[in-house]
Amino acid sequence: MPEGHTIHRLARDHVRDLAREPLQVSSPQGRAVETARALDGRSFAKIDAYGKHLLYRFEDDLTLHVHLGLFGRFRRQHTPPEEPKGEKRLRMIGERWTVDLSGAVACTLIDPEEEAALLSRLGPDPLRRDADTERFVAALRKRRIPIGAAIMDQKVVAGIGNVFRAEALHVNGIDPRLPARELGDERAMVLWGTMAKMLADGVRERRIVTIRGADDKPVSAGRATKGEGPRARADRVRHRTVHVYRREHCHDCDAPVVRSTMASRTVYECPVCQPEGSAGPSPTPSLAEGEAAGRLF
DNA sequence: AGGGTATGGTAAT
DNA sequence: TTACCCTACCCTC
Repeated sequence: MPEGHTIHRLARDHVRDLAREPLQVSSPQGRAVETARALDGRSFAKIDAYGKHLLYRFEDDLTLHVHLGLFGRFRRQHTPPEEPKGEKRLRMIGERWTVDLSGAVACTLIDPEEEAALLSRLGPDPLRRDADTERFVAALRKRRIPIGAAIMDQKVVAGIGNVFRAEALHVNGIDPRLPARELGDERAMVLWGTMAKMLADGVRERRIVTIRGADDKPVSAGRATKGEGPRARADRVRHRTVHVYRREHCHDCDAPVVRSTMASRTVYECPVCQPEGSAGPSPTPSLAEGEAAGRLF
């Protein structure tokens, strides 16, 4: 589930549902007992989201750091909650809502020093007002690694994951293997604007939707087509809101989507929309101004 | 029942 | 680059 949009959405939801009220905090599986004990009975006033990291600001200057990793997940239910099922690392019971955390990579208290170290490892987050776009452009300028690897690096831009990588590069016609430094500042600004808009849309929609007017209510899509295997059908049904990610064919031109591996993650690209060595078409002057990110949403 | 896969990241090699 | 972390889900047998 989690790329940056999921994290920022969780921050908003948890503030709405749990902030400013005493919480019963526990660790049903006993894997975060100390953390739970320290927080039990306290309340948090706000949550800061940076890239894929959540920082819950509890009373007495206690900060809870949560990182979902690949498997982490929050579930919500009405208070009083049912007995925990499956792995539940942390449970926060509020007056109206109860939230359970499972599978997270990080769920610990961090002190200011650790927080500073964490934030120093993160680049600008397009979902934050204080994001420094120039840092992103400057980071690309000096990297020879493929652009597809660069935007997955949280120090270059915080919050992008495998889906947004595929979609943001595709819509801009960029070959994932193009060296980052060869993209150029103007195209880098446009790419930033794309990522910012996709992430913001993701927060609003609560899911990744990169196709204008996309509506993934299955109509005839749920029925298997003759000669179509179950995997292909599942991909089509579940992933029709994106252009190339985990699709068999490009949404725009229907060419077969090519899969490859970069840093042990699958890269999805359309060889027609994103020709080898392509940095995309020339940016239009208005977009190249660099104000695109602020205007698009 | 068991295998494959997943929107992530770190540490070891 | 590879191993690992070790949850949930979907599929096949």
